[in-house]
Amino acid sequence: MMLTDDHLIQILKALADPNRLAIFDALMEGDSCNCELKERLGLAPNLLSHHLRVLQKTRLIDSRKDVVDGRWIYYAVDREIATAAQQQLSHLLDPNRIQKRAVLCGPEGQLIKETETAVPVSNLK
Amino acid sequence: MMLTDDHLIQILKALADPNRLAIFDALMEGDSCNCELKERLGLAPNLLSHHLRVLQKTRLIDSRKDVVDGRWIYYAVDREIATAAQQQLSHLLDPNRIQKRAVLCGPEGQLIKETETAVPVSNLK
DNA sequence: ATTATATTTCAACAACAATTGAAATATGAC
DNA sequence: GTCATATTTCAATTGTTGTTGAAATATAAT
Repeated sequence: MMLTDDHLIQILKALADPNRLAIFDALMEGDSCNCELKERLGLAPNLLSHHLRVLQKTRLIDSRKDVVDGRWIYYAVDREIATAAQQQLSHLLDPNRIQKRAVLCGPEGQLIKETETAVPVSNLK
Repeated sequence: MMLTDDHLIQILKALADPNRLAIFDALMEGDSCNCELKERLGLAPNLLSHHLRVLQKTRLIDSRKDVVDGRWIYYAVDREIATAAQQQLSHLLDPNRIQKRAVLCGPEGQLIKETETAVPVSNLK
C-alpha cells in the first residue's frame, strides 16, 4: 500500500504531538479503551477525544463500540496504515540514500570540476 | 544513538510540512546549495532560509560555507540523526508490536474473562 | 569605496492547533 | 420514565507557525 504525500504529512503531523504520540504508543502496546488511556495519560476526556479523532482522521487508528455496552469504545492501531507509514518513513530517512557528493554550484564546485577533468588528462600520457 | 522523545517530536514536526519534506528529500538526493533548492522548489529565499533553519535546529541537516566564496552555503543530511530517526520511527510504527488482543475494561471484556477462566476449569476434570 | 550577490533578520499577518470548561449527546441501569 | 455513565460537541482562549515584503548583514568583485 502506498500513501500519498498529503496522507504521509497528515500522519507526521498527527504523531508530532506529545499527547498523541503517547496515545499511539499506548495503543501499540495493547491499551484500547478510553478509560485506560485516560488513567495512563492523565488527560481530560474531551481532550482525549479530540486527539483520538485527529489520529482516526489519519486512519492510523480505528475504533469500535463495546458489543454489550455501547458507551465504551475500543481503539486499535490500523495495521495496514502503520505498515505503510513505517515503510515510507524508513525510505525517506534511509541513510543509504544520502548522496556522497552533490553538485556544487559555487566557485568551490568549479574548482573541483577543473580538478576532476585535469587529473585524468594528466594520467593519459 | 538514541533520540529523546522531545527530539523525535521536533523531527516529526520538522518533516510534517510539505515544503520542508520536499527540502529534506532533495537533500537526500544530493542537492546541496540554496540556489539549487530555490530553483527546484520555487521558494522565496527568505522562506527557504526559514525552513532550512527549522531543519537545522533538529540537526537532521547541517551546513557549511563554500571554501572559495563564503556567500554560498551547502546543506547536507546528517547521517547519524537520520539513522536514529529512521530506527526509532520504524520501531514506533512496527506492526509486529501491535498487540492482538487488549484488555477490555467494559462489560464485553468481563464476558471474555469469564469465558477464559471457565474453559480451563471445565477441562480439569 | 562602490557595487553586486547570497543569505538572514525583522515585523506583521493570517491560519491553524492545543487546551479548558460547560453543555449536549448517547447509551445503559433502575 | 429518571438517573448515571461514557463520550462528544461547542465556544472561547491561547500559543504556535507558515508566509510575505522590506530591511539588514555578509561576502566578494570591480
